[in-house]
Amino acid sequence: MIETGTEPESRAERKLRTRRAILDATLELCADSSLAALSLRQVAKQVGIVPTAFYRHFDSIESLGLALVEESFGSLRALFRDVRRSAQHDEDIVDGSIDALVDHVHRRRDHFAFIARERVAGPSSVREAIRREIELCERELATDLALMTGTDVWTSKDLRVLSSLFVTVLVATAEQILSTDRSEREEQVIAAVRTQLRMLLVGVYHWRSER
Amino acid sequence: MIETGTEPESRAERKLRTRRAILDATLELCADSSLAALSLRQVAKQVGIVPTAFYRHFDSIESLGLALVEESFGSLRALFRDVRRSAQHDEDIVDGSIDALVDHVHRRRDHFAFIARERVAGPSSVREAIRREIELCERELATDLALMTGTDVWTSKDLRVLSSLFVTVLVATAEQILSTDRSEREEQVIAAVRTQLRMLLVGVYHWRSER
DNA sequence: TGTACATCAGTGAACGCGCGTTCACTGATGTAC
DNA sequence: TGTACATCAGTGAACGCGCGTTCACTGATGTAC
Repeated sequence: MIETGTEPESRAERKLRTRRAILDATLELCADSSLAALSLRQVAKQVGIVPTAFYRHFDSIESLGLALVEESFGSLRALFRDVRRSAQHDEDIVDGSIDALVDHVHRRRDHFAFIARERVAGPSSVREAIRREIELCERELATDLALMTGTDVWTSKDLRVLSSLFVTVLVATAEQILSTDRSEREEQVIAAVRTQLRMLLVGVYHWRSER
Repeated sequence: MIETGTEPESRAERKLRTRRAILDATLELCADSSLAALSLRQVAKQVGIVPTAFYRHFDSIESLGLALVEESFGSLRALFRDVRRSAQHDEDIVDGSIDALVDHVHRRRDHFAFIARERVAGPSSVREAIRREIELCERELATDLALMTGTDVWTSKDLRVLSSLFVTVLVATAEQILSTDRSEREEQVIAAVRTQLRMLLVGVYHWRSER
C-alpha cells in the first residue's frame, strides 16, 4: 500500500475525534455552570453536531460526567506524582509541593475546576466516583508517608489521617487558586498555604502516635 | 379592641409566611440538586403558589439564593459562637469544637448543605457572597485566637493564616459529615478530624512566628 | 362606626423557546468474496 | 482488483413538556375621611 501525503482518517479515528470534542466542549461549558445545569443540546451545538449524534458517544450527560471524572483524575494523579517527586528531591518539601500544585492548576484549570465543582454539586454517581478517586489519592499518599517516617513513631492509621488532612488542604488551595483572578491575590494565597503547611509540619515533627 | 381567640393574620404577616415557605421549599429542593438546576416553577409548585406569585417576593432564583446565603450564615455564626464558647470553657478545645460542629450540621443540615454546594457551584454573585461571609468568620476567629495566644509569639498575619486553616478543616469536615449516610462512618470521620486537629495543635504549640 | 377608595398578594391565560428523546434516513467507510 | 453488502456516525423532522416572563385580573386587606 502506497502512503499518500495526507493520511485518510478511519471511521474509528473520526469517532474518537468527535468524542474528544464532546469532552472538551463540556469542560469549556462547565467553566461557567455545573454539569447539572448543562444541556445535551448546548454540548452538541458547541461541538458542531446535531443533538441526536450525542447518543452515538454517551448515554446521557451523567455518563459523560463519569468519563470526565476519569480523565480529570489523570491530571490529579500527575500532580500527586510531582508532589511526591518534589518531596524526595527538593530541599524544601513545602515549596516544592506548592509549586507543583500551582503549576498543575494553571495547566489543567479545566480539569481542576470540573472536579472542584462536581465534587459537591454533580449527580450523585459523579460525586461518588470523585470521592472514590480522592480516597485512592489519600491511600497512595499514606503509603509514601510511611516510607518517609519511622513506623515506630507513626501508626498506619495516623498516617492515613495525616494524608487526608494534606489532601484537604491541597483541595482547598486548588479551589482558592481557581477562584482567584488577580495574580497579586494568588501570591497571597500561596504565601498563606506555605505558612499553613509549615505549621502542620511542625506538628508532624513533634507528633507521637498513641499506641 | 377586644381580642378574639384566633388572631386574624395581617397582609404583611401572610406575605412573610409565604416568603418563609419559598425559602424552606428552596432549601428542601436544593438537597437534591443545585440552585442553578432549580426552576422558579418547581419552587412555586412546592410552595403551592402560582409561578408568577414568586415575583412578589424575589426578582429571580439568584436573588433568592442571596437571601438564603444570608440566612444560612445565621446558623454558621451560631456554630462559630459555640466553638468559641467551647474553647473557653471546655477542658478539651478539640472535642468541644467538634461536638459543636457535628451538632450544628445535624440541626441545620439544609443550611450547611446549601452553603457547601453553592460555595462552588452557585451563580457567581452567590459564590462571592459566601466567600465574603467565610472571610468574615476567619477574621473573627483570628481575633479570638489573638486573645488566647501571646502576641509576642504570634504575628497577626500568622493568626489570620492559622484561622484560615482551621476554617478550611471545619468546612471540609462539615462536607464529609453531610455526605455520610451511615452513622458508623460518621464516627470514623469524627475520630479522624479529632486526630487532625490534635496534630495541628501540636504544631501551633511549637510555632514561633518569623519576625 | 360606615363608606369609598387604594393597595397588593396571588391568579390564570398566553407567548415563544429550548429541552430530551423517537424515528426513519443518508452516505461514507469497512468487509467479505 | 472489483463488486455487493453491512456497518454506523451523523442528519433532520417531529413530539410533548417545562421553562421564564408578560399581562390583565380578582378580591381580601388596609386606609382616609
